[in-house]
Amino acid sequence: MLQTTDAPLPANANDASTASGEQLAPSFSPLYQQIKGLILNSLRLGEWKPGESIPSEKDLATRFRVSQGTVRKAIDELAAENLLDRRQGKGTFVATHATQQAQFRFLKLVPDTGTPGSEGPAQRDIVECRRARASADVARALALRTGDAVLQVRRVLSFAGAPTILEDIWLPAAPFKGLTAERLANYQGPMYALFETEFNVRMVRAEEKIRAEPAIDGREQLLKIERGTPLLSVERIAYTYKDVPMELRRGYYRTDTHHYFNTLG
Amino acid sequence: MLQTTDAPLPANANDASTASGEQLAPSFSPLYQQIKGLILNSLRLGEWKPGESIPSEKDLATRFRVSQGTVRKAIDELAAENLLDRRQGKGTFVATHATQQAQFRFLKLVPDTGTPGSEGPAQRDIVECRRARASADVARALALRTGDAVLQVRRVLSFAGAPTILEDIWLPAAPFKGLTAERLANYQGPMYALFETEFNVRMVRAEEKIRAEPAIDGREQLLKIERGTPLLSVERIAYTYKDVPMELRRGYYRTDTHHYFNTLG
DNA sequence: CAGTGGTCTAGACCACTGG
DNA sequence: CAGTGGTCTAGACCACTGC
Repeated sequence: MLQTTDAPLPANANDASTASGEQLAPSFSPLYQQIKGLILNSLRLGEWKPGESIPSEKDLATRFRVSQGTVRKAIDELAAENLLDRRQGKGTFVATHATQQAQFRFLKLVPDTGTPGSEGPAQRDIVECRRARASADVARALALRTGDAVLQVRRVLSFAGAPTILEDIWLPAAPFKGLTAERLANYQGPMYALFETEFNVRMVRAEEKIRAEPAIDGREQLLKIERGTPLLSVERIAYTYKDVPMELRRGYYRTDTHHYFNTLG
Repeated sequence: MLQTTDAPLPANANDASTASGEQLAPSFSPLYQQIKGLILNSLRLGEWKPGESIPSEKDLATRFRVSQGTVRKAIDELAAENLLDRRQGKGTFVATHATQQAQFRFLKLVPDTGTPGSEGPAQRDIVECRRARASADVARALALRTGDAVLQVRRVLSFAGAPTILEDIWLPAAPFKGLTAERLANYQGPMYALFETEFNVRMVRAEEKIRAEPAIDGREQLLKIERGTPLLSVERIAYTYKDVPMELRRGYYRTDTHHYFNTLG
């Protein structure tokens, strides 16, 4: 398990190198970036699974034939991107959506009063779960072709008994083969945690486009509000490693008791 | 200008130190955090102004009597928080809202088609600018007391001729003494850049609460849309150094041609 | 060319965790 | 106590900027 041929470049061979491909424009790439890429590959290939610890910095340093400081800088960036999780005295772990503090890492809707998790666990009701064919815009979002097989899920999240979020979710059928309404309904914990354990798909990053739209097309009934009530429309595309899109999600949020919270740095 | 009494602690005196106050709970604070605090103080006190360069890492290292690596780590964090701006070969600069790339650092509304700045400069119309007394909720947001003097500004931003954003802005009167509708109207560039140059107030961080609300109370007329049209309501509190709130802004965004864009890490 | 930030190393020591 | 991540140093060298 140690000492395969992971060594990056022959140490100070940053000139006229044939390298290992995948780069043409960036004429110069620091060592720690190459190490970061190697660690990323191991993550993507599942050498270490979410929740597990990766080798110690010292071990990685000898494996990659660089100093500990260089490994450290690589891990620094991966930790800043929430791909790894450092814990002093214990080790460095592959980040996961299954931990308590990451329960709602991608859900920015919080109650107007109280703290983010103060309403207790959300009630989740699967309204629909079926195979379908990708429309043009769904295909574009998921980097598929129009007509490709997708899974479509519709569910309602309720807080303190009040239906608050309606979500339409589209997933590429291939990586999620075998996903059913039952497995979704029976699973306790975040949906993205199920994706990790059951389908080996880890969501790493997401983008959201937010609009204000009236409740129509039956959404008013599922959320039990008056037709035409303004809703927050949140279109999310979630990505795995290497910026591969793996989910399109259109959420409709009630904002009479909750609000979308964002911090600008 | 060099060698005042900035030296942090007598080097390795992290035990039972009387320190310089302002800390009780964190039993241990690394050197680079103390350096970061010293740099932050100099920024807050205006020793280096927005857009200017700060001393080189080597100079700061000798001034603070630490190694360059320690200064570097302190600056690393300040740069990550967008307080400083490193430029290789040139120096490290105090971040500013007056630069081209930071034009809309706090405005997350982008056109549905085209790139963020593709519509040309926004047309800004000051609708109102007057002195007022802080209501209970305005006072709470700005850490004032109810009835304290505030400045209230209302303006409309138009893109490609179409009114798109209506903003109500509240500022504490004291730090912004002398701000008038004329100065706002005549100033070219972001409002936060004017705050920096004219009032020595630098916005560092902000929080936004987003809701969907119908256009009422005259907002429909200013935005030239039908009454009741869903609008994105964006309530922002902007902070200076030390988390002091300096602005409350309630924005109403049309989202038929634009959307609020957010990335989740 | 000198000056700046950026990278890399080797080694010492500290703080935290768990058995 | 050993093992982990976290801090700090001193020094060498590299990449970029501008004169």
